[in-house]
Amino acid sequence: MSNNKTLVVVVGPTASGKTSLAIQLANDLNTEIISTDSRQFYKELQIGTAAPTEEELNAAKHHLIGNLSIHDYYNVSMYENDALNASSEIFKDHEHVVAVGGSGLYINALCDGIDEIPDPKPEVRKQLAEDLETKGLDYIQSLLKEKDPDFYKIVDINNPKRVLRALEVCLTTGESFTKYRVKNLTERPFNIIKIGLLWNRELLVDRIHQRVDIMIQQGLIEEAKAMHQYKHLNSLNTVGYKELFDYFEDKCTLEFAIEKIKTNTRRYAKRQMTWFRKDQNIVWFAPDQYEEMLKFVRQY
RNA sequence: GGUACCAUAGCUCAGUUGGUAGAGCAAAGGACUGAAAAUCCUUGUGUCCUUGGUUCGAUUCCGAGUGGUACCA
Repeated sequence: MSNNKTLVVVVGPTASGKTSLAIQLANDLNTEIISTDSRQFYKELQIGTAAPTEEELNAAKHHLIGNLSIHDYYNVSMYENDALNASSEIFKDHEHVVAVGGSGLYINALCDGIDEIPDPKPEVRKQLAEDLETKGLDYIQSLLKEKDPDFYKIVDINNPKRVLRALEVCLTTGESFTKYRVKNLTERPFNIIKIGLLWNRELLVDRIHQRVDIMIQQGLIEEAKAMHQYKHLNSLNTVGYKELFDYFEDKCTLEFAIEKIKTNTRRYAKRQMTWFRKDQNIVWFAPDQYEEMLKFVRQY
């Protein structure tokens, strides 16, 4: 498909400098930014998610940043919808859209689409969570074996989230999860190019540690404290918050909690790289190669 | 200065009744289509502080040295 509209996806691990790169690109391409970050949606979580600052938000128009509350239910499918709507709005009078963020699943949803699967009934989801709690993983595994033997064979069977997800679809629809999980890729009405920020591991680790220290200085503890009462929400199962909750509950010292944030951030960065390495469409650049990146992007 | 205890993986430590060693954490690799900053899987060779002795064989026992910790002066 030939097209003069292009989505420029900026990827990289956390703390790699994606936010400022995206702003530069958006300015040089005279366009706007869509977030692909599954935590910066939440308006209550700013410091801990390294969301763009007010200054950064003024430097380029951002979409899907701070557009949700931690209390909102949200998922990838809703995101796909929101992100496509935002991009088609921007494409109306721009040649490019810049997408930036570190959530691989959400990036894939925007670029390739995801299968249409009916939403699970809340009571089904609730019952399954209870079954897992009271009857154990063995039980829900055997239930999946019965409801969807094909998926049972290939699923990451020790991963409760995967097993529950498949089951909630089976029990809601009365059909197998496999039936819905066809993995059809969707062709988008725009070109997609992906550029990645490739850091030397040790340098990135230094940046992560420094950024955590800065977040603390900026008031992460206060921000997390205000969120403490909502710790059960999924949106708060987030690095930078959950560790501080332990500190608030006297389960560890502040120093320990901060170290733990650093460790968990390092591990998050590692998982992101595992995801991105698999994506052959990403063109990688060293962090200081801005001119090269811009030149590359301008070919499209 | 004296006495006691300790020295094993990046860290905290276990262990070998003498046959060259293993947990947790960290780290590395990976999976992942509606909770994804989530969730899950795999991976442990290291002068067992140095040196002399005993022994077929010492990381293990004995001596000395070095370093650390505690107590006594």
